[in-house]
Amino acid sequence: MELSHKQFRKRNAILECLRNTYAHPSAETLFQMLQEDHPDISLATVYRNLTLFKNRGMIQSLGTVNGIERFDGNTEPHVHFICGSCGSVLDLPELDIPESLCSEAAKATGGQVSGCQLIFNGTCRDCLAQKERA
Amino acid sequence: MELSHKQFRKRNAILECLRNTYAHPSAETLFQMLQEDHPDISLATVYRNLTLFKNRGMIQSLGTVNGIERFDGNTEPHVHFICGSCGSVLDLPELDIPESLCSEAAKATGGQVSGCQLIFNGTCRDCLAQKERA
DNA sequence: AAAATAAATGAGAATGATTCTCATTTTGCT
DNA sequence: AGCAAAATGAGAATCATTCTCATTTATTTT
Repeated sequence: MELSHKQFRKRNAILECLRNTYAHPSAETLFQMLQEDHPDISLATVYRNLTLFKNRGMIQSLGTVNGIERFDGNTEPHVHFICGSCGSVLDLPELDIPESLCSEAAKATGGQVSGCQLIFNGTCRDCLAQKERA
Repeated sequence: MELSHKQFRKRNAILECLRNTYAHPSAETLFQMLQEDHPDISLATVYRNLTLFKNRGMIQSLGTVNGIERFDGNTEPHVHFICGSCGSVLDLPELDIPESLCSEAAKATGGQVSGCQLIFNGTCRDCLAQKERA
């Protein structure tokens, strides 16, 4: 039952690539990032495996930015900032979502809470500077 | 420069319909909700005006649930719960996003924070009960 | 109040991200 | 090696959303 080193070569490449970036890429962007080292991976496979990882809780989806889904290889709960101008997604590791909120949420719904997302919207530093220049 | 009562009849109907529901509907659902009183409004107009309202900050988008964008006529910051099973979106008015988080976020990004969203994911009470029955 | 201009809309076509199909390839097991 | 199951590539299909443009409705001007 030993695993060959070949097992899930492409699948693992996709997961590793996502885990090694802070860019919170889309499927298409991830596909392009993979081109250099794995030009034989097709876009469909990227989509397929992202869906698989998502269903297994191995990655998280950040929802869509400008109609395109974005992914995060970091499943630890952490806060995000989305720039409405350039569409970039940034981590805000300095911030914490209070534990109390999660337990309150579970109580309030009467259902089962599996996770949460805190997302700030606005204009990132770069886009702000660019606007001031103009 | 007096406004006639006819001005923006359809536009206002769409906005009112969204403001009078807690269902956080999609464009399509809103379109169906409007059918009874305004069967002459086209789907394109619903989409068009939702985009307009969104750009003007008159409504907010909750992002997509199962690939479909959902809207909220309530622009006051409040917490949401999304059921991954049935796709329903609920308000959690009991919960508050601490003010401190928002100012921290502004500081952390170095950019400009215009808003935030706190969304809990899980299984709603109804879907939970349904699963237990099975 | 009509003419002229501007804004909003309906209907359906176009777009584009994502998913699906199916033939082929790769992998795991005996 | 041989077989069954899983994964993949390529491109077609799907479907939410946006766009086009002709028509309607509202506003301003004369």
